[in-house]
Amino acid sequence: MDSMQHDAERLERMSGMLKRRGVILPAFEIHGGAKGLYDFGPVGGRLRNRVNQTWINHWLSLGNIVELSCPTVTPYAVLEASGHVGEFSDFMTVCGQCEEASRADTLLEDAHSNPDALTLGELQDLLDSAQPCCPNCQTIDWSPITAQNLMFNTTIGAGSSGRPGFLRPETAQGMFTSFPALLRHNRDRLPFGAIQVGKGYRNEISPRQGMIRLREFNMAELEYFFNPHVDQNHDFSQWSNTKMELIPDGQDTIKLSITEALEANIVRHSTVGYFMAQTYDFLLKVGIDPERLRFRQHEADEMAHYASDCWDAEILGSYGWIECVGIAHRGCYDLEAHEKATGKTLRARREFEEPKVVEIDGWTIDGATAGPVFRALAGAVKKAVESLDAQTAFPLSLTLPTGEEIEVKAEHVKRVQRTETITGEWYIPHVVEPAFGIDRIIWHILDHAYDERAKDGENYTILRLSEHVAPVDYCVFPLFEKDGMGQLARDIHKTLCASRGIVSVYDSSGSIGRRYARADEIGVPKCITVDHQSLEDQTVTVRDRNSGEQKRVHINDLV
RNA sequence: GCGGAUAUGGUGAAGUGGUAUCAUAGGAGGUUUCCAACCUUUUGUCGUGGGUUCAACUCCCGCUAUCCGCACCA
Repeated sequence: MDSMQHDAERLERMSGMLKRRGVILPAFEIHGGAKGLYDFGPVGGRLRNRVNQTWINHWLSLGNIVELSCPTVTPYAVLEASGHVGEFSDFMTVCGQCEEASRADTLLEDAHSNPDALTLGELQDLLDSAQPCCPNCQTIDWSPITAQNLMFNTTIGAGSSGRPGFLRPETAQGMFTSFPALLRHNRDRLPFGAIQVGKGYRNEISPRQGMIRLREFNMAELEYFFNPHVDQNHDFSQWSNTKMELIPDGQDTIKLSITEALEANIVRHSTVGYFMAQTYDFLLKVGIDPERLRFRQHEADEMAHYASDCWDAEILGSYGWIECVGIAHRGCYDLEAHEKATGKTLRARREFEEPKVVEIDGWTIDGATAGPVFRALAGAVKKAVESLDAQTAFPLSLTLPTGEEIEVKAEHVKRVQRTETITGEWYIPHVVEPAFGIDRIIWHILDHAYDERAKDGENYTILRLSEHVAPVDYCVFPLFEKDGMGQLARDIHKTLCASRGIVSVYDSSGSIGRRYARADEIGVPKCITVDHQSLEDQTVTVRDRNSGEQKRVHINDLV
């Protein structure tokens, strides 16, 4: 059997198991289902939560990270400022002959140097004049251009007072717009990070490949704000022996430690490198196989225009190499964009090592005399006078930018001479953003954990989940439900359930082997069995999922 | 969005113009001294809307969803 066939059959069996055991299910199935929307079932919901929590804990442990939660409903203006309204729109036109839909800017690439930047009206004019032929059938018969936005539209508020909005396409913008509160919370000290786990929405034209491209998805993003003028001094020592697989822009795969990659300038920024290494650790923690993990650098033309370096973590699974994390150096792009749109200050203060002493010597107008004389022109005159050299002599004839000729007399101006000490400046922090596609990561966790082995000629399935993310921690079985074994097992189960953060499942039906099999299939790490000996000495057997080995443990030592 | 294929218990499959079979799974009871054993019993299905017909799961049309290409996209 060729391996493609083998993989397809494995994928089919795995999907069946995920459905049957309530891990991943098509959403709204009794109503016929909905494309690009999935449920995490009773087992999957728990798994997703554990992945999220592991992610949150991973970053909180850095010490300067805060978690926040912003709305998914987002006003139009926010996403216009961030560039999403422009970036996430495609201008489509349909061929009247073959009905093939094409992007207008792609059709007009020969007719314009940068059609991507044009507005709908400009594109329409250009399409009418350039008359490109259909790449599919070569005819020229285009429908009017329509804007197709990949964001879900909504209206915030009712009736005529409602204003336009979108469901957010990423969680990041809320963290940028809350920057003033974040800075205050961190008492004006950088660097710091903000994390958010939540839903994002993109109205994909064609969701495909199961959980890989969804219309509503779980994302987890970190925005790390830092001062670009100072060295971040990241400590890379814990990764000195960790070789990561890297694909630099336009080059072949190499294996390097993150320090080596930075020294060779393959990874161009130390903070990007630092988050690549942290991301590597996180992915291994939740059970991604390091042999099926690599980092790929964005090519220059693929990179968003604001990013100076961008790496994707790609994971190999049933659908090939899939981008699951994007780590981008976004510079000051986002904060600056929101500053421009709102006029608010989204900056941090940095103090100079040495205060700068500036001698100011020049002129300004004397409002009491110049005001009445120049009236409406006074503002322009002030500006002109303040740009004059300290040696200027008055009276003086000046031509204003507006063309007026005026005469400035000595009594209209006064000399300004003072010494200012500037101790620092306001700057826009730079941002490195690791953005995680949680659904894609969960898919690959399951894919890497799903293990089928032949047992007595049949497939036996074990989900080898990491203990960090296993949906159920313990299964408790009485060997037989009699002689008090059932009661003791139920007591143990209750105690476990009452323990913080522990999920236990009690199961007494079927043979003991069947129960182990059920537990293995959803990746329960430990099974506890109460047998006859338990009744005498209060010990139980604890079976390890991966090795099948059993240890006798006193029930007081279980947790 | 285009083209092709598909849609039957929870899961995987067979089948027919007269409402359906098998495997597996689930529940209850029994049996069993630890890895899907066995016995009894029970639960549950033709994606959706319309048409043809005395009668449609079966034939026809639309819709939705799934899979594979192309296109699109992070």
